[in-house]
Amino acid sequence: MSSYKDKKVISIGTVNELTGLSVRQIRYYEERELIFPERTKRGTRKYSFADIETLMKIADKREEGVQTYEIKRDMANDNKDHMIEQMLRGQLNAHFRLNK
Amino acid sequence: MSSYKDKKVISIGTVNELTGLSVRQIRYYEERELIFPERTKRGTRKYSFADIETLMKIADKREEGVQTYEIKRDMANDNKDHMIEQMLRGQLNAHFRLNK
DNA sequence: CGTGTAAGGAATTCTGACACG
DNA sequence: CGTGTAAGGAATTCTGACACG
Repeated sequence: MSSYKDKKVISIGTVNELTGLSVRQIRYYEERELIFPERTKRGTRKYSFADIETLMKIADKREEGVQTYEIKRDMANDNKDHMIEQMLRGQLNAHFRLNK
Repeated sequence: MSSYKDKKVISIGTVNELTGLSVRQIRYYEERELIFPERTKRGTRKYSFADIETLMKIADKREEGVQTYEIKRDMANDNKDHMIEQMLRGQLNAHFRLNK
């Protein structure tokens, strides 16, 4: 389930190259709690490929003029939707033994 | 086929943390042509998760006392085996239309 | 609100070399 | 052969702040 995609190993300069977003923007989106990089002992931010995909989506939304707090709200809702779906799926499977 | 696993985005310090190998060792294995990191414009080495797995294997071999040129030879052979298998599989499939 | 920039410091990475073995 | 280390320079990253709007 968690693999390379979620390992936080990419430094901010590389994220800048991969996403085209400025270092300032990347740090700002963290300040607004849209992304959550890890920190090395020294304090350097480390990002995952999943973070990079999130940043790409954020970039798109921003281009459409969507504000950061709205993006954050939407992402939270998307997450809820996903969790609810997972729980329902689990309940259904438990009930009908669809899996295994 | 190529995805996150092969993207060269990890700097040598992080590779050190992930593999336990010293920075000196990581650079040396490149000198011996066991691994091939990419370089950023500035010259910084960038590694993929695949490189990290290769380095882990190298570390195991080295612990067994295997020398770098032997490791290199073995890796080349493993690659040949893999290519031959792929070609045979392709020929067989073309002949018997096993796929799609 | 979102992003640019100059500021100063601390840690990273690079190469070539000497050392030991 | 494989790895450690000190050396000097160049680029990275960090934070807090001022700027514009």
